Amino acid sequence: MFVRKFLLGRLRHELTEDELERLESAVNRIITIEPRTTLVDRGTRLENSYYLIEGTMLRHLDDKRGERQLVGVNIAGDFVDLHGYAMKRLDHSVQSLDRAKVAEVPHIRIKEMLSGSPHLARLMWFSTLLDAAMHREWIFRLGRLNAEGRIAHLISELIERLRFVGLFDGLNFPIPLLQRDYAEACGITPVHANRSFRTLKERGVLELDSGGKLRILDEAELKSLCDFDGSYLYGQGELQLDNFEDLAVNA
Amino acid sequence: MFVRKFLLGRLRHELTEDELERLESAVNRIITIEPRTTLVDRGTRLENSYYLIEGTMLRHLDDKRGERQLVGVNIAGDFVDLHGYAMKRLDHSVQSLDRAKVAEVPHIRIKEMLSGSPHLARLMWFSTLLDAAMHREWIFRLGRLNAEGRIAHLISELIERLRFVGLFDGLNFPIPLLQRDYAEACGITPVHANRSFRTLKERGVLELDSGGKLRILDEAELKSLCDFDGSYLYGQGELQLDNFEDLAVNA
DNA sequence: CGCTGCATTGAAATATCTCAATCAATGTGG
DNA sequence: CCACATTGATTGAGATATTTCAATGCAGCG
Repeated sequence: MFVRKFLLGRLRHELTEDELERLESAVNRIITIEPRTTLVDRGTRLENSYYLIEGTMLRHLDDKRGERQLVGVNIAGDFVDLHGYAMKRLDHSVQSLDRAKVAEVPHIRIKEMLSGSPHLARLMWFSTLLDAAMHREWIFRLGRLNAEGRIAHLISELIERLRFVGLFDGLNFPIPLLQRDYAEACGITPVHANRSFRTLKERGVLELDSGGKLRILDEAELKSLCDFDGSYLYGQGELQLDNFEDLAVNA
Repeated sequence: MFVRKFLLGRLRHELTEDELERLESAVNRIITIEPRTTLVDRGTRLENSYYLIEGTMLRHLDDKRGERQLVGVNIAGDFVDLHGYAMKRLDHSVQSLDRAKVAEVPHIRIKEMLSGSPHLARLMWFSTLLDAAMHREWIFRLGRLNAEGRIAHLISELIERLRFVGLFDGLNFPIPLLQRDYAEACGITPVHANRSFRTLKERGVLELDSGGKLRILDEAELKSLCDFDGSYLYGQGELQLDNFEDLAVNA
């Protein structure tokens, strides 16, 4: 049941079987996307949202000269454009990084789900709030950290998120971002990303091979390099959902 | 009726009198806050959310050394921490810039509103999605623009948002941000902010006097300096709410 | 009058970018 | 199997943007 990863690690009580059922049956079809393929284009009208079953998706804004700025990375268990349900057009584009598998959920079905299950409705809202919390941390990363810190911080975030859904083995980072992608996420040039990675490697923190194969050698050092504090991810730590279960819309 | 500014300029159909009534009656009390006073501290447990009636609030993250990174600026008509309703603890702090007036809305009342009016519920969700869209543009601003562009972009955004709620006269910018604040928002040092403002003044774009008194002399030039495209604000332009009215949760 | 908070300036240090070249791995067509 | 193109990684050197530090200016205010 591929929807099991939805908000996994973020909730005090996991989704009920009934809710998982509803979610999964809202799916229209499952699509496999080739690497580096655009799934949703900025500005186009949307009738569906997409839940990522497998693989990685990159969300980005483009400037006038076509330069990309990544604004988010999505992994299995994430909705990549749930806000498109309410906004109807995205202000940014979504593209696959690797070969990805997504579940297409028509907005009509989402509508049904929301009215049918207030609890699911709240969880969907919550999931967009998590996006916003991550955005804020990205702002912090770009505003306050240097190149090396930005890379370390990005990787640290992704490690934590991979852990939530059980996709990190402690060594091999399963998201094949290229140096170019790190550069586009961190607001630096690819050349400078390369130099920063070299430094990180020299410090014994990580190793990045061609093709985006990244190994995390010293996670503690990686996090301390950028003073990483993952509480904004609202996992089972300090800042958690807590009483979210109380917040019934129609309780 | 101070809630009239809520989402003003963003919706195809304005809130009904009944909805405005519900919103306003959810308010527990109105608080006046002195300048530079913290309203909500990162991490503390929340029982209320705050709607800004008058003045300006700054949302910020702090690093280990106490350096601030602004992640948002709120003006009249904004909820400053609506997401605190669902998250219970904020991942960032909220502080007044000037003397501000806020309406305190207990979460219990929000809960009632949500169950009582699906339409209001959707609007509240939408308002948090607008925050996220702005966050994304802030990421872009920090990642892709230089100091001058970042300042120009920030001011451009605020001008548009002030327009939505009828608070910009075309010349005098009513948000008394200091150079220090621009620096904290744009990820630059105050010294560099100062130099960037001088350049902007030399170009005849704007003038910033001591105490945050800013005059916009050439708005077109200001926006073209940073290729500003305000569609992410989801106003009455290209990217708009459109069929949002269809999206009834319990339609 | 003398704080105090903010703005402004200069000069040197540092971070990052730009441009241009090279390298290494991979895949393709002949 | 080779020649070649392609893609991403790496390096060097010089240019530019931004920071840092330290000093000065300036206005409101008790």
